[in-house]
Order: sequence, then C-alpha cells, then structure tokens
Amino acid sequence: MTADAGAQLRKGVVESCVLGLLSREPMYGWQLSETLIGHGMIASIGTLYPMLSRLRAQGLVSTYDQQSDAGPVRKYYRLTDSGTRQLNSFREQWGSFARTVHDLVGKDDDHG
Amino acid sequence: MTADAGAQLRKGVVESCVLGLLSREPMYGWQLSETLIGHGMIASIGTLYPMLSRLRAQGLVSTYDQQSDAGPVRKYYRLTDSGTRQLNSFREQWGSFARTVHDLVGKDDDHG
DNA sequence: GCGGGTAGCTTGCCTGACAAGGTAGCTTGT
DNA sequence: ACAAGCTACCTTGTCAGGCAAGCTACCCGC
Repeated sequence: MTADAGAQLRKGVVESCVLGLLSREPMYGWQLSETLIGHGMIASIGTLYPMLSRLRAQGLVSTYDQQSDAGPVRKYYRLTDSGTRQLNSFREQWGSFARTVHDLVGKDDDHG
Repeated sequence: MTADAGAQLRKGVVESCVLGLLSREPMYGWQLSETLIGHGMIASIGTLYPMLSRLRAQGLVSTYDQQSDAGPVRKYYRLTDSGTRQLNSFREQWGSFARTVHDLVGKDDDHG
C-alpha cells in the first residue's frame, strides 16, 4: 500500500483535477474538457470521457441531466461524498509527492 | 507536439527524477532502483530498466562499466549534455505544472 | 430537409508500469 | 570442485490508460 500511493498519485493527477474542479461546482463533460485542455492537463476530449466513466463506476461522481438553451442535453457531473473523501486524500498526498519530486529533480547546489 | 508539454510532463516525472539523481552523481541501475523505490517513485526494478534503455536510446544518459568489490560489474549511468538540457527544461515546466495542479485541486476557499 | 455547431460516447492503436522470470558474476561453505 | 546465495542486469508478458479519430444525436437557422 505504501508504494501504491505514488503509483496512484502519478496516475491520479488528472482524475484528481477533475474532482477538484467538481468540488467547486458541477460541470458537464464538454465544459470539463475545455477547462482541462486549456490547462494542458489532457490533450483531447477522448481522454476525458473514459475517465469520467471510471470515476462514476468508482462512485466518486454522480450525474444528472440538464437542458441547454442551445444544444442537446448536458450531463452534469458532481462530486459524491466518496469523491470528496478521495479528493481530500489526494490533497494530502500531493503535497509530499510534489516535495519529493522537487527534491529529486532540484539542482543539487540548491540544498546547500 | 503542442499540447505535448503537459503529457510529456505527466509521463516524464519519474524519468526526470532519474535525470535529477544522475545530475548529482553517476549511479548504477540497482542503486537507482533502491533509491526510487525508497521514495515511492517506482514500484519495482522492472520499471526502471526499460526506462533506462529509453533514456539511453534518446541520448539523455550514457553508461560506463565499473568493477564492484563484491559482485558483478556495475553499469553506471551518467547524464549527457542533452540529458542536462532535458532536466533543466523539466525543472521549468514542473513548477508551473505543480502550481496548476495545486490550483485545480486546491480547496476553493483557499484562494479567497 | 440540410448543414453546422454543441454535446456525449466508442473504437483502435500505442506506450508504459509492473510482476515475474532468466542470465551471469562473485563469495562462502563444505 | 561443487552447491547455495547474493548482487546486478535485462527481457517477457500482461494489463491499464492516453490519445486521435470517428460516430451518434440534438438543436438551430435557412
């Protein structure tokens, strides 16, 4: 479970960014993809939908439909309690992970 | 190749940690794996060797052999100029990436 | 009805992490 | 010398996930 944390972390960065965004307010898939692409977190929307399916299968997010004024129905995603817990867990782990990376890649004359 | 930066970043974290370690001093594979496993960056040595092969194929590291006082010859890895450049590039990108992640997953009442 | 924009989802390819196993050199015990 | 065991390197096979591309369907203006 120990080394698992790092592995889960590396793989879970984008997922956790989704959870983080959803913790502010519910968003629909298309909107999420534009935000994440804008931040350079994902390269295309093709990455997002399978991810959202996974998150929903894990019970971390739930969905509801809402009409749009111009276009088809939007499927909004919202954090579940489980997702909130997952996000908090990631927040704690991210700090130490980022510190480790910074420490390992940091210039060695930086810690003198 | 444009949105590549973020993708390369996420995938390149562990690779860059290897480069970072090698920027301090040359190390051999076994030693690298113990260090990285200790930091939770990789789960097993099976991850490292293919990675080192990739890094060498890309010309980011070079190798030389050195006798051990107890055991077979050790293959030491050392940064090339290209590897140093790559590492510096990562250092710059990592900061902004980490900030983005922190921003996206950070508690929303944290930036008030 | 048709075309274009919005939105959701799927398919297929490729890369990479990982566990497990295989090879080889050196040391120690008998 | 031979067996056992450690160190060190590398490969193979499996599985998950990122990504580009494509497909479906809804709504609007014409």
